[in-house]
Amino acid sequence: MKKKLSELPDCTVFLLGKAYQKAHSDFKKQLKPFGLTNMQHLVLEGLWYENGITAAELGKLLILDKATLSGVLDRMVEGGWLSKKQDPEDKRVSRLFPSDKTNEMKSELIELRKMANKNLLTGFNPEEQILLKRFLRDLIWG
Amino acid sequence: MKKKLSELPDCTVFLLGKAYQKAHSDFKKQLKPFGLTNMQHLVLEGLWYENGITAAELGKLLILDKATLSGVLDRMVEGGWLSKKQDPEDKRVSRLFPSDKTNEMKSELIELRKMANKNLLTGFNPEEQILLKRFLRDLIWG
DNA sequence: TATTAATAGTTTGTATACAAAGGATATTTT
DNA sequence: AAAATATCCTTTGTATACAAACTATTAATA
Repeated sequence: MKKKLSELPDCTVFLLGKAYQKAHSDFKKQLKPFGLTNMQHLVLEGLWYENGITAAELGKLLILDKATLSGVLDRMVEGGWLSKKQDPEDKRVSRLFPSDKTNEMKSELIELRKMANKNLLTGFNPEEQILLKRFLRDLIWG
Repeated sequence: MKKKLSELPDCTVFLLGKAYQKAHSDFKKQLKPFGLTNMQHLVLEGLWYENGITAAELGKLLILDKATLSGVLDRMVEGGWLSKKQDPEDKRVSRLFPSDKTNEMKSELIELRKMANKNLLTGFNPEEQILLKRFLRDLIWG
C-alpha cells in the first residue's frame, strides 16, 4: 500500500526549496533569449541600484558569497555586461560598472523581472501577496 | 543619497531564493556532523518513504532532475549510504536500498529534520505556519 | 613603526542544478 | 518481426553555492 504523496512534503525546508526551484526555473526561461542567467540578472539589478558598487557591497546587498560572486563577475565581464575598475583610494577594491549595451537593456530587463513576479503571484490575491512576502522576509531576516 | 535596502527585495523570486538559502544553510549545519548533505538527507527520506524505490520514481517524488540524482546516488553508494540493484524485470531500472548503517540512523535523522522545520518556523504562530505551507504548495503545484 | 589584525578578492575543491546528447532496454506501431 | 518510440539512466558541459586557504592591501595596535 503506497502512502500519499502529500506526506513527504510537509517539510517546509523542502517546500521552500521546490517553490524556489519553480520560480527560478520560470524566470530562467524568460531570461534565456537575453543570454542572461538568473544570477547575472540579479547582479545587474544590483549595479543599477548603485552605480560603481563594489563587489563586497554587492555581495552584502544580494546576500551572495564572495567566492560565488567572483566567478559570476568574471563571466559577466567576459560577456561584455560590465567592467571592473580598481578603486584608486583602496587598491583592494574593485568597483563595478554596467556597459552601455547593458544600460540600453535596463528598462526591458527590469520589466522582465516585474512580469516574472506578477506571473509567479498569479493565483494569490493582494492580501495574500503581501502576507507571503512578509513571511519570506521574516524567514530571511526575522 | 543611498536608497533603502528594502527597495530591491520586493522581488518575490529573490525573497524565495534567499529564504530557501537560509533554510538550506541552517539545516546544512545540523547535517554536517552526520557527514550528509541536504540532498543526501532528502534522498534517504525518499528511500524510507518507499523501500526499493527506483531512481526515476525518486526523482518524481522529490522533484529532482535525473542528471542531478545520478551523481548524488553514486556518491551515496560510495559513502555506504545505499546500494543500487538492477531490477530483474526491467534491466533499465535500478532500485535503491538503504544500508544497515543508514537504517540505524533513521529515527535520529528524521528527528533532525523535524527539529530543523520547527526551528525554521519559530516566530510563526500555528495559523501562519499553515498559511505559509499552503502558499508554498500553491507556488509549486498551483 | 614594526606587528598584528582586518578586509577585498581570487583560487581550489566538492556538491548541486539542469540542458543536451548518448547507450541500453522495453514498448508500440506498422 | 522490423522499425519507430519511449523510458531509464549516464555522461558532458556550464553555472551556481560555499567552505577553506591564499594574496594583496589597509587599518589597528602595541
